Amino acid sequence: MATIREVARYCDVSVATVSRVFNTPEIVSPETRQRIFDAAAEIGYLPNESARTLATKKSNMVGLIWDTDHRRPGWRHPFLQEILVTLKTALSAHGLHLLMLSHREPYLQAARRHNLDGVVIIDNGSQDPAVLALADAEIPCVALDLRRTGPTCTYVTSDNTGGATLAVQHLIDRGHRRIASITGPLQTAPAAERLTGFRAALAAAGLPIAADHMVESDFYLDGGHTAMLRLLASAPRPTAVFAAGDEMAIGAMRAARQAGLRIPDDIAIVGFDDIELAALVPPGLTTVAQDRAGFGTAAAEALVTMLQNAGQPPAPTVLPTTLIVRGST
Amino acid sequence: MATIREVARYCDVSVATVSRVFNTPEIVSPETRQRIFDAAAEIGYLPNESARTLATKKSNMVGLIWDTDHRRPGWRHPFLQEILVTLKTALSAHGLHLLMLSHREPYLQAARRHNLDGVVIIDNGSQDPAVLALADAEIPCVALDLRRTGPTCTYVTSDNTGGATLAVQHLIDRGHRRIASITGPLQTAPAAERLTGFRAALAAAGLPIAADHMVESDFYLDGGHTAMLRLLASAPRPTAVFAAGDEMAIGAMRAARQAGLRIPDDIAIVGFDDIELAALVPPGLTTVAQDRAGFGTAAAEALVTMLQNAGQPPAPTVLPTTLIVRGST
DNA sequence: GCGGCTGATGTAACCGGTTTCATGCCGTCC
DNA sequence: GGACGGCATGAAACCGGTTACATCAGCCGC
Repeated sequence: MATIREVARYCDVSVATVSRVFNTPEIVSPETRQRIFDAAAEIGYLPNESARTLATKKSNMVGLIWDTDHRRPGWRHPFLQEILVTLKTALSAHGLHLLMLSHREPYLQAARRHNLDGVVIIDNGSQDPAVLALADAEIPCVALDLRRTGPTCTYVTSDNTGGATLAVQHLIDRGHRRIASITGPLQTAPAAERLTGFRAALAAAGLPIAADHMVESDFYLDGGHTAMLRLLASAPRPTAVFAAGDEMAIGAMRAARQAGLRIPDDIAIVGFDDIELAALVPPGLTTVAQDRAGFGTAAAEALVTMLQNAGQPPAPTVLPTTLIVRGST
Repeated sequence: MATIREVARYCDVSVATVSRVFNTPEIVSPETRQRIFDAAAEIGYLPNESARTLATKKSNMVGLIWDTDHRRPGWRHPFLQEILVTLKTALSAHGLHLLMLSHREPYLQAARRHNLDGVVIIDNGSQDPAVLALADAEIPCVALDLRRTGPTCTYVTSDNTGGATLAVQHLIDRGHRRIASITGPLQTAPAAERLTGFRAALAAAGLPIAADHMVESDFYLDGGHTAMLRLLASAPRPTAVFAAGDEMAIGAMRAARQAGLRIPDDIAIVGFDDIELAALVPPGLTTVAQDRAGFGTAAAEALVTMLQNAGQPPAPTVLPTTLIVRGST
């Protein structure tokens, strides 16, 4: 690999000038600039990122944390792939790369060792202290689905409360009065917020909430199934169920069908997330869609803003949610 | 951030000794080692990775390339997430981090600039020249689902041919004689190999292949739907269909159902991949499962092998596939 | 008693960039 | 015609590590 000194020698200029050509080209004379530029292309010179990082203390890399909860190795984000793609695309437009951090080392430590410019956290509500330490440190970070702010920390999340309200309101509009809920793990922010929305909608309509019509589950298919069995055992039975995640909703649908109930006639079901499956499973799952692409782009924007003006972090982004009505209600 | 010189001064030793404590601890006397180690912990010293990389030319980072085809931004790998998780876990066990490369810059160039130790390629058959350049360069790389070898390049793939043979053999065993195929884009290796397996199974059974019973599609749901419509329009109609991907298979099932056909009585369908959906969509999709976790771990192992002994790259890994029989056949 | 070996540590060059500060040149203004 | 300002460039320190080589003490064998 050619070095900056070779280019300098080749062009009979100093290394400083070569460096300037690649960093502040406007301050070097057009002829010199062109000459150096051509020479660099000819001998295949590429600036060494490690050396640049060492000198500038900026690595142009941002850390990515997503599997923060080692207790649940199979944890799946409903649209992680979209987030990664959009995030990567948006960041690379600013010349930033994504470094996936492993939890074998404290995140903060890894971030410092690598001179990371910032960090993006995709949390699942595990309250991992290693993650929280990051949010409190000096390093710019933006959290997804984790409402955490700080002097260098902001977040992006969906309007979970509003979405849930929308869903439940829809059930009420359909004439339902006994509406149950299957929530996700309540220590996670999205689950808690969706429950809040559920409550708000019922309260606004003056409807009661039966204690045995609220069951906490785990966002997974089997969990939804089990939860539904419990709901079906209650008396009087709910006529509609709001499941705070589509996987759970689909599990619940199976349980209902196995119990001989027709959907939506005997029991209506609405989910949350609008996963691919929701449109495919008969009779189609009414659900609340999130702005999938919005997460990545908003996170990248927020991060870039923080990197440019080191002052206050930008305000949190709350992405809108929309109700998608299908056959299950 | 504390530097190595501060630790050295603090302990009244030379920086060389401190460096040795972190790299070759066995050659420094136990007392000194412990003293330095304690001091480092006390003043919060962390070795700067950029400086280490600069000096050693090893970055402990491996590049990850997956969206090689910019023409299909929404490209989805059926189990990208599993691959990422397992790959990351396996690599971090060796102290390696994963850097996601963007296609805004030639991959090879980015790899050199960052002193990447190696690269993992998740290809979708795009034949991207930037990817191929990587495989031909001096940098260790392992390709997934792309049969590419070289002096520093090996690959990991599923036994697509064998899996397809398994699937078609299964249809033949069920008594089918007119078996059609819906393939993926044939320029991708998995699609081509699955077609080979399809042909091999029919040939072994002495069955003919009708030209209008082989349609090329795109691995997506709608593509499978369209392909099935064409198959249903042929005469005589096939009694069974091998779709080279589950999404296509599910699209095909819908088309069949919409045409009033019963599955599996009127037409049998078998897919490939065993995506989550396969078990959920009634009556359950018979399919060929791949070793999802195997990709990541095998890739990591192959890469680490290449990093350790710089000689010949390890032989390619071909992961076994297994048939999973469900209601659709 | 001395040469030589071994093990622990220090010295200093080096990795490949960036950036401060100095220098020299030229045109301008009075 | 000389002071001055601005522009292009160069010299050299610096970023924070690694490592080849030198040094030195202590021990061994003869």
